[in-house]
Amino acid sequence: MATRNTISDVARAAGVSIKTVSRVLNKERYVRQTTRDKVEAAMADMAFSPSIAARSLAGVRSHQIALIYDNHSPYYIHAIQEGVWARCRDEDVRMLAQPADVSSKTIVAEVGGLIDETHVDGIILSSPVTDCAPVLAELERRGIPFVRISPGTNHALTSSVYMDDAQAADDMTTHLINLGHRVIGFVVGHPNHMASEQRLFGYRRALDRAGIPYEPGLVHPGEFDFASGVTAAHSLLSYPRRPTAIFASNDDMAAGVLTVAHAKGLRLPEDLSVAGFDDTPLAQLVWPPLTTIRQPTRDLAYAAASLLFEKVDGVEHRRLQHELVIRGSVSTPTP
Amino acid sequence: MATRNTISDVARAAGVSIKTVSRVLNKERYVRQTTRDKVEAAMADMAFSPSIAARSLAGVRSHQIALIYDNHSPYYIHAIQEGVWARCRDEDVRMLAQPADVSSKTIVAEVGGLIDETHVDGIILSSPVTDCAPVLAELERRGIPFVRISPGTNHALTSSVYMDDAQAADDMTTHLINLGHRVIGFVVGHPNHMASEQRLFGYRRALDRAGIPYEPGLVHPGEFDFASGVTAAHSLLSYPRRPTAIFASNDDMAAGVLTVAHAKGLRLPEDLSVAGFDDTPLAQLVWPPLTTIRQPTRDLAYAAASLLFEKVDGVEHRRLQHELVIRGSVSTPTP
DNA sequence: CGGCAATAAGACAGCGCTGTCAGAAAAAAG
DNA sequence: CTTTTTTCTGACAGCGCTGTCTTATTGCCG
Repeated sequence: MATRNTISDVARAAGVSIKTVSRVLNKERYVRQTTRDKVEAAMADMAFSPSIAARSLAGVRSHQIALIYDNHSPYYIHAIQEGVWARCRDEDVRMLAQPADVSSKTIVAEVGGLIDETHVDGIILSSPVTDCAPVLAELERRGIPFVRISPGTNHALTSSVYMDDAQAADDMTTHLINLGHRVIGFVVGHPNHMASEQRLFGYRRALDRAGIPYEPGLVHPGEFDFASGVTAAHSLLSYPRRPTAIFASNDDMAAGVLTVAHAKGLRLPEDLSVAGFDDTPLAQLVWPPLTTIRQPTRDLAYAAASLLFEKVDGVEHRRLQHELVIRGSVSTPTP
Repeated sequence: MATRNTISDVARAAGVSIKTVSRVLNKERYVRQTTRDKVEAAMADMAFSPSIAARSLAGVRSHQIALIYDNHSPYYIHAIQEGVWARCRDEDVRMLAQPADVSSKTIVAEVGGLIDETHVDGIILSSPVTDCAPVLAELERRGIPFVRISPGTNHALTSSVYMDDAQAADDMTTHLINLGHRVIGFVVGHPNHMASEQRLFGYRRALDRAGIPYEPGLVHPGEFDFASGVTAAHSLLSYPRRPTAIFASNDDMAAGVLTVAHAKGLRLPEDLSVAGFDDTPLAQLVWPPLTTIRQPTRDLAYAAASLLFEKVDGVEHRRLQHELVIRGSVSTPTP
């Protein structure tokens, strides 16, 4: 087993000192172009990749960042990972994907341990870790840069990227109203996620604006999973003023509503319009395909990483645009 | 910003040498219990976490392994990550999740770079990277331990964990035959994935055993995604000998078949039985819920990591059991 | 109770880089 | 030309650990 290539090897091959190789590696100034070329040729020649361990130990940067997330849908996490990953790749930085459990008592110790063990240069938090106060406090205390993706609270505190959940829910509700729906059920999201509140707020705002009175019986709690969509649908569809449309706070729950509607023998979308939120691939894997809100999840993650790398002074927020995606699960109500 | 805690700090607090702290950290022999307790108390006291960078650099282990995967379904990747992660956590080892692109010409360089940069102690390959010959050769060349999850080729080469895809497809096909189906369509998986071949093989074996002649027109290629399920369904449902059941090589494609069937106004499962494979959450998010094969994905990943840590001499293979999951999308055919 | 193994703990070099400082070469200014 | 400034390159310490070697200390035997 051949021993590892080091910058000493590169230095020898290029006929320069190891410090010069280091300079090339870190794109520092004050290296003559011809020298730079020589070194880069030598590195390419021996397929040299510098040890992150040595760089972390010797220098002030580790060339690694961490992405911390909790139980969200696999699709969501996948999109987030992919977005952060893509941006890290541009920057020649490694991404450490780190699951966490916001309800665990040891979460602060785990995040702290992660930072100590890996020397990460920065952190990206995904919902619901974005709103885990002890974690935020710990990161502040350590003074490590971090960016939050779609945080629900303390918007002023730190940099973040987000979309306007309230406006999106408002858009969808308005869309339903414009089609003629007046009795619109709503399935709320998981109480841990701040977005849930925002979406409910948008639903109510749209009703208000249209002069439709808010009816608590038409709003059912949920937990962002299929099962709670099923439960909610059973409840909503047996409500005396039966809704002609149900707007679920995410696609999984909307799929649950669809399933119940099918089971009850309703024709879709004639007898019941169903709207989702997120535009996960699932939205097109159900029948009828879901009218939903496209969340720019991957782009949010990409933007979050950008924000981290740009190291803007102070706090910056970037809003990305959502999109109303119209498919077959919503139509005008039939009287 | 407080400076990092090191083993020197721990050593001072516990009144021992740094080497003794190192011994405790690495659970080495020859440390008196009372000493060990003292050191552990000191570590807990100052919430000490050792620097992976320093350990990698100084020692022969890095306490990190990498998981390399390519474009599989988010659900699959999520389950794999979660399984490997869980096992790593038991072992106090960090998992580096690394996407890759098997069709890229630079994949070998990327894997090599990963190893050089991170000093990982071992690697877990997930399909289809499991069957990327250049990568396998590079890993062999470097002599780095690795385990493959559900490899399609060269079973003898290295340790792996797997399930019997052929047997599973055979089981499903036999199930359909036992219910009375005689004209059974089959949607093949992505040609990159060796499992696709295995599943097709199992389908044919079951037909053979039942004395049903194989009919190429009933077999349609696919790519493991929803869209190819749709395409396949259109083709199969307009075949002269129209199938009474369609068995798709994964759930996403089965969902595509369901959608087409709905669109054609077929009653499900009376007019058409549809079977999937994998038992992703999607299987229960469609109507009717899919009869499918449960792949023990997470457990495969967990077992793969175990195999890596156990460092068995030579090659070992572990087979995990699949399960036929019966739901509403399959019934007896109506004449 | 001497003698020898087994057990326990420490001293110290060095892993592969980067930060700091110092010195040489080239360019600009006088 | 010499002096000053700017650009370029190298020597060397040290980051936080582990491997190796050495030096106690203990237990157990006859």
